[in-house]
Amino acid sequence: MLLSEQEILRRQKREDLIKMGIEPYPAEAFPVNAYADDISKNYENRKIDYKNVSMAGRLMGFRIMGSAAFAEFQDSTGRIQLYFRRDDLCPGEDKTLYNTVFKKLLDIGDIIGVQGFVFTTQTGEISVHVQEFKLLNKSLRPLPVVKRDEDGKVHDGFTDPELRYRQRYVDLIVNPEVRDIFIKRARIISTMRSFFDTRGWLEVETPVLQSIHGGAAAKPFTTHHNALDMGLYLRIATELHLKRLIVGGFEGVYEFGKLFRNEGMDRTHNPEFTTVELYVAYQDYLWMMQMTEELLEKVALAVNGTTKATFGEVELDFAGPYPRLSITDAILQYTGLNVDLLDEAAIRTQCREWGMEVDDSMGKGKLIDEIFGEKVESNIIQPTFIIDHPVEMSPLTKKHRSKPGMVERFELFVNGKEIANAYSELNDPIEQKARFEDQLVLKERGDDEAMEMDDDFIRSLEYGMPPASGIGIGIDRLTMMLTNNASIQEVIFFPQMRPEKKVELAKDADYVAAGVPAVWIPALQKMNLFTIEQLKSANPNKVFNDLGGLRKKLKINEKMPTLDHVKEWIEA
RNA sequence: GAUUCUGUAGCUCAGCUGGUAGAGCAAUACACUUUUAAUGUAUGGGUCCUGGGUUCGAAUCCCAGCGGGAUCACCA
Repeated sequence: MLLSEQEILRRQKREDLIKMGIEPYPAEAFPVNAYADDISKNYENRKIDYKNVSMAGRLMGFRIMGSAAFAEFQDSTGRIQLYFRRDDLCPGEDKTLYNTVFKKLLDIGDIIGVQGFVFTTQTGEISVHVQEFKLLNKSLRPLPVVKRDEDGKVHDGFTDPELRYRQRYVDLIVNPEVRDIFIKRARIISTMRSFFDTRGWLEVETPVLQSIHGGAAAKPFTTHHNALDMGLYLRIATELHLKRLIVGGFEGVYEFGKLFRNEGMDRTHNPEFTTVELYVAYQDYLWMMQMTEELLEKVALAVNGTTKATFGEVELDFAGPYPRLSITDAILQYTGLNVDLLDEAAIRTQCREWGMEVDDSMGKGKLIDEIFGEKVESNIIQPTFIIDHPVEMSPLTKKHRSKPGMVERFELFVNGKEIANAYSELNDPIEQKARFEDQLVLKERGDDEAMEMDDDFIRSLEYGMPPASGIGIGIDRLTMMLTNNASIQEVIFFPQMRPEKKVELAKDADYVAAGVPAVWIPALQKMNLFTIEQLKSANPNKVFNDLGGLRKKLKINEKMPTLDHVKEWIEA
């Protein structure tokens, strides 16, 4: 591995510490009794409680002036300033602990434990006067140093999205607002969970690996089970298993979990994403809309302390009730087209006039869905229920009680994006089987998103599923809305990325096998001799000469090899 | 998948019509006992994403590839 100057230096400091008898990675626990956030909030009112604090965290910056120094210290709750004074740390003649260990051998990024007392500096900054400190972890890579001035303006930001997503740990260390996103995400989930639990609904888990994929129109990932020697899919929805549990007699079941869809990736799609699906017996989609309003209002309050959420330029309000608009009324409202009065051919003609790509295989329902997606969706900003979809697009949904050709379904749109999808669940096994068969026709026509026949699911319906309503909510997208992030990658810790390309390097053992002592390997790599082939074709005199210079540059404390030795590496 | 922008020091970025690289922060050394984007002085640090091509000469121009961002299409 090639090391930068700063990495080499830190490795040397690690060695120096060990030589001084200081363990850079101690095994024993370090007791903590105070946190940065608590101190800055409560010190002024409860000064006597902070006479002897013990804290652990990461060093984030130094301001050293001779025999006194300030350091930025960051624990799991935030930052606080530490004050170090030489003669407090080293009361006797030996000032090594301050002059060498603290000033020379500690770096930004090192994790330390400190003991001391809280005080306020002359400039009014609440600080910890350190009386003892202990190294808990020597950090070998330099962190990006992000500076913020008094107005919170960032000066040297760690901003490259690629680096931030690939090394989220670094992102989390230096960008506190990133932590907040994920704390809010966790709060969204925990608020929902307690909302469901207090109503007596059961949290369950269903298989991720499935031999039949169903419950949504999507392309699945495939995998293979060796012992059974069979192909399996990663689930694209949890719906069909959760409904089996309603058949089994639970009144309400819900599952938070990952779904996997083998489709495009962009700022609103990650191949694996999190949803919660909830099914409640003896309810219908009208009830579910009320439940959704109540739930999201609670979630928004729990996350931001208000039902309002700023997203980019707009202010969203999650306080219910939300407007309910049938899909056909929505189209009428936003395009002036009354699809109820038109037949399939007329609608198709209109679509072509708008320049939409439609083909003759699309029925009226599909065309309505297309128009909605093309002309309406992006206009719906405030939370709005779009209800009563065409039956063709909803193979698992109960027929509408009064509108022929439609189903009892709603999608919740916020800021032009669907964040929830719900229906009165279809529980007529004969009709469900017919709907699956319609899907099979689509699949044969080449629709790779069409659902498969799920005989066991049909069998369960034949035993009888109570009338029920179900909903799926996209947790990632909801988090985006509530944390003002336009990119899904910002709300997923480790978004999917192509793997990093590895530089092709000979292994250390390869160099050693060629006769090169291990200490000289970094120097050879510095000369761009990364493979044994490159080494063999090098000029020994030049390598020998360069070695002399690099020995000093890389601070290699080893006697120079002779020219003959170097020739042996290359010519042997 | 298409279009477009982009890849230079540990981080953030300059680098003109081609002459083998600069700044700030970080690092190293020295000074400094209440600083706070600490300061001052000095020093070191680069496979200019990779591979070809044009050229006496390429970070720069051309081609191809790889990574990433944005926009569009499809899915949530």
